Amino acid sequence: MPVSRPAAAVTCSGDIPHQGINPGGTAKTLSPRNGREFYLTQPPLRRREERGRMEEHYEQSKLYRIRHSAAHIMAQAVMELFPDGKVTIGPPIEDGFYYDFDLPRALTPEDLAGIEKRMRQIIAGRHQFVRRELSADEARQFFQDQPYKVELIDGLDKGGQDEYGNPIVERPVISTYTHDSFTDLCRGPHVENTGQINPSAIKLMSVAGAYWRGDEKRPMLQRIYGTAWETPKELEEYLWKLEEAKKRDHRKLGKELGLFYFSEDVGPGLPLFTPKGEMLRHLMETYVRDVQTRYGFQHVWTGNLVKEDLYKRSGHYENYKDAMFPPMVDENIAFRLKPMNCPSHMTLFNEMGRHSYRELPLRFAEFATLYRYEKTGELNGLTRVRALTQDDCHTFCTPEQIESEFSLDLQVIKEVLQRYRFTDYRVRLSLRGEGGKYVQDPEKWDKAEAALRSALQANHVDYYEASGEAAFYGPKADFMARDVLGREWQLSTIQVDFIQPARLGCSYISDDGMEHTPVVLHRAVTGTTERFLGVIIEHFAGAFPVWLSPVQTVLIPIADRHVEYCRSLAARLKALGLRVEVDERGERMNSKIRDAQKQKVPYMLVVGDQEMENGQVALRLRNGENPGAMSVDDFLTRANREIEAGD
RNA sequence: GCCGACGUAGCUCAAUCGGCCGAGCAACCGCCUUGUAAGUGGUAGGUUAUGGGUUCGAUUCCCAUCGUCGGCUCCA
Repeated sequence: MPVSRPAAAVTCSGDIPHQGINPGGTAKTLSPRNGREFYLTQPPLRRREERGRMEEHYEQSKLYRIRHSAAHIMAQAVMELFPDGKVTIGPPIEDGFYYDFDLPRALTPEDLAGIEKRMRQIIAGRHQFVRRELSADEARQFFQDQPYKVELIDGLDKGGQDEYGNPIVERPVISTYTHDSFTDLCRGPHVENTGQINPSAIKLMSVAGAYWRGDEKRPMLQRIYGTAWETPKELEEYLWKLEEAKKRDHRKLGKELGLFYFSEDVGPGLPLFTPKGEMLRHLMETYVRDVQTRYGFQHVWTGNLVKEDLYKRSGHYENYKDAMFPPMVDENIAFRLKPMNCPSHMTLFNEMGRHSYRELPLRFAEFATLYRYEKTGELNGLTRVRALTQDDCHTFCTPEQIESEFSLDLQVIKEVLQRYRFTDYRVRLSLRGEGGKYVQDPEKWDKAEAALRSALQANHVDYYEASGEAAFYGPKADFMARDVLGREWQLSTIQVDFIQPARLGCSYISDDGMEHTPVVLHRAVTGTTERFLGVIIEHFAGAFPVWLSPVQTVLIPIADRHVEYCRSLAARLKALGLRVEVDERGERMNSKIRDAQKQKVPYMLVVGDQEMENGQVALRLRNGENPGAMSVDDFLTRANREIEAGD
């Protein structure tokens, strides 16, 4: 059952940071995962603006000081254990803090218990946090045995980067904080003394590897994650939320509900879908397909294999060849499994002959399974796979049509997200920033950016702008939706593309009789079927809305003499389009109900002597509600109403 | 890919110091014919992920490989 949370507005005010850092508490594992972008994006820079906005409040908060101080206390405890260890950085993060160390040996879970115990002792000492400001040379002197700190000091000294790697404009004041026997390079702020941390509201969570400064070419450090709150109750709530997230884990539910499996025989990141799992995929794809058809999108099919050469021309090869499966070579021709659709759609556009401006916009939609060679360490259930089915669409249009086409995409996305009960979402509108990475055509940019803004406003979509976050080929809008646990997922995306159509020679004849290059909008609604399925399994905790449930109704005969009647009922319901099963096992009714409920089947229809006599069924719902006996027609009316309503 | 942990029956887990690998659920075969979250008896199920090493003897210790998990702010 969905966890209740305060009713969230459909949209939220654009200038209010949307608690990307959420002191109210969401799970550590719940940090937003970026969706796959389609296309030639630059490696995403840190979202400075976004970060800045959400951290403003957080950094002032008591919780921030508590966590920051807890990180120092933890560092002290670790350094007592490893006097020769090297400290690096230890910032507060969403829901807690971490500290990275370079230690002579790997930490074990037993170490964690010891460190946590020592932290409590230090806290009990009520040691003052003392700030001291010093010159860069003094700092270097003080931290001479701590090479990572010296590196940080050098960075600060020449105004390079802060601990997050952001450029620093002004040379900052260098300061240290000391409590008890431990001194750390730190700009603060901290609590006044260690006694202000509640020893029962902290917990060390895990050890993990982390590269120094996130750079895989630099040393691998050991990171300890911890969580800290103001009160034990908050800690408990946080841990409860983690438990809840664990219960909803789509990998666990996928197995329990028998939806999909991974097999070593087939390979990592290549999910196998059971009949129920495939039914879900089918329903999801059919739904989006129908919506798209209704909005004037046309469906195309461009296969799975493409000559490598095409990706050299489109520019993908250069940027993404590592993420493609290795080529299949036939004589002199190399083929690749298709990792994205755009070049294929544009090629199709070209092959269809000359295009008049009167044909535009032309909207090509495709559910194609793409193959991407994701690094093994990054595979993760259905949310990160190597075979992914994108609900991809490319709209070829004139520059003047950008606004109306973008608007159309917005409407499709709004409708689909609504259907899946994602009502709490916002849009990040990524615009061009300073610097030379962007396609040089200021006029096009200005027009496109204005068109996007205008369409977002006209459609009453809440959005915020992130300048400098656009792809080099054009602005884009990403939909970030919160699930019932408050976790944010990037789902839909719309991207304007000024460049690839030109690279692949797409053109149309305008009313001036001249050839022009169309603009292309790339768009995904649910992103990929696999990932979206993973997300909605967790969003619904496996209890899918009736329209989407792979099995909508289980008929439960009480005794063997009711089986025949159930079979005929099932046939009747099936003929009307319901997905029905009869539980003919020789089990007790109670046991059948239990199993159906565990499988989250929306309707259980119990049939015994009474029902058989009166031509009825006794309805029970998966939430335990028991509407009781009713005529088959009444049940059908109810079921159809709920299916129609998207319940 | 890198760091760390883990891999025992379909699932969830157990097995002392290195000494014949065990239980619940599921499956299968019976009995019961059931009224809103587990009726009952029995049967079967394993080269302990794979390959190698140490040892009289390896689920247990060592090495490699594969896979999974947590991270590494990472992705068209």
